Amino acid sequence: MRLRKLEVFFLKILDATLLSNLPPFEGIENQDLEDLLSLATSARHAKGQHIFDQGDDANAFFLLLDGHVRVVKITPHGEQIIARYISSGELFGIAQAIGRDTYPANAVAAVDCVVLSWPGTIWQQTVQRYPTFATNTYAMIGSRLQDAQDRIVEMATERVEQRVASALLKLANQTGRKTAEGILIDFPISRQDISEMTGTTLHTVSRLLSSWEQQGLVKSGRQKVTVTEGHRLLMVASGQNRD
Amino acid sequence: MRLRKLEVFFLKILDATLLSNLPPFEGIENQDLEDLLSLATSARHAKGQHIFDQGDDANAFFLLLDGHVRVVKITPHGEQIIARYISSGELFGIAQAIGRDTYPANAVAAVDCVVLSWPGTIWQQTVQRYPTFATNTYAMIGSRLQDAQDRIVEMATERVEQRVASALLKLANQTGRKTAEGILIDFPISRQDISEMTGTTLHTVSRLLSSWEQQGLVKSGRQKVTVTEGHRLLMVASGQNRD
DNA sequence: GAGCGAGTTTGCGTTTGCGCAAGCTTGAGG
DNA sequence: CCTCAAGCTTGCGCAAACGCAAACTCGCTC
Repeated sequence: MRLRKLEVFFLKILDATLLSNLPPFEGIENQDLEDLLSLATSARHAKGQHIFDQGDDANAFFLLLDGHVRVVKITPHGEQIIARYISSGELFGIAQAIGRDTYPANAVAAVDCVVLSWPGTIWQQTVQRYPTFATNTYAMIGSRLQDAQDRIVEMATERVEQRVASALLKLANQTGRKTAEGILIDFPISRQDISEMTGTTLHTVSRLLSSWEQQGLVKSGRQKVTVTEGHRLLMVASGQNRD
Repeated sequence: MRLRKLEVFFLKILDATLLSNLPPFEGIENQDLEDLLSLATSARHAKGQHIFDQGDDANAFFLLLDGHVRVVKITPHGEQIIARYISSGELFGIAQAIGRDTYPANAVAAVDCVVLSWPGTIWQQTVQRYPTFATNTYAMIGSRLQDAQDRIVEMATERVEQRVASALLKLANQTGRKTAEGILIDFPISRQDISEMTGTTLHTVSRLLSSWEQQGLVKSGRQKVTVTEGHRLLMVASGQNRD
């Protein structure tokens, strides 16, 4: 059961059509994609496995073909902060692009994953040879910078309640799957995970979810959250629910 | 008095040597620098003047020749957050580089400034023509992404006291000037500014500075902070000052 | 050199959210 | 089907930091 999704992938032939529809590779010729693909290695990572760790030599960059990857920073005191979730089709671990030679965070498979990787050494020649790839990639880094700045503003100005609501909405939009009850976040996520995304404690998240469940905004269970009333949750996120 | 620094600059001839020592332009031929310079416009901005505003069409990118620029984000509720300070020699407002067509923040002259600007339209051709410029620039964006991520971690895990101490140390390192009493932050900075960098209130910053002044870690006055005991302040920043 | 206003200090009450502790639930694996 | 540990809930007390208010101080301008 756990492996079904993976098997589907290994029945597929790894060919150019696999990449051609993904944003980073938009606008690149099929022949070039074949060439790129011939340099890549594919790998499966079981849920929980570390694809790379903070501080490791950055000798590869990655494309997530299937699954979800959690990007986690560790503080000197051992606390964890979730920097972002990677969805399928996204590049990650592109330390080369930003002039680093070690990875700045851990990448952990949130579910079983299929990942392509390229040797870091080909980064330079790749961006030079495919300008659209370079443009796409740098635009993506730009939007991650944006995200990060927005999150700083959020952390600086909003209360925990609002931040948790925003985080759930973002996840629901990004990776939500429509169900009978609402929008289900499509991978296992614990109270602890949510607290590490929002800079709070699992206790506070638990309390908030309980209270929202009573009010009918969400349904949640063990490592599972469904947003049932997005608009009302949005009001919480924007602070319009105060008396 | 206020204009003395500026005048020095306008006595200088704008020539390639002006750029050649700045990190973004490292490794570019003198002739190429002359060409670049011929496309640039120079301007003075008085203290407090807005060089561009959040949401404006991004039709230029900038190089700070002299002075200090504050990059400020405004929230929907009207609160301000200082994203960073730009020191002389740094590029800023490079929305093009990250695929944006409006500026994501305000840029305000923290003191009288001298600024070069180029039309945004030449960004693409510039990065293509000068690969080292592209590399330098993207490495810089990468380090800003890093900074932002680090700040998120800081906001999520550290108390106000630690964040304020870190912010002061960062400013002192970045733009500090050695004086008889210690390291003076080299531009006017108010309690309010510091609070907008650290996600707190001017009251709390004032209380912290008062207490640190009593303990001899800093000296501070109206829009002025001198770090006198960097190592002890560093202990505060890392949380080692608790009983 | 007098007056003004921006910037700063400080006290006090209040709120938010944390820390700790104890008990409960659930689902995966044997 | 049973077990058990990982994940979740909840109560209680407490500390950090905010919000508000009032007073003060310094440096700039006229």
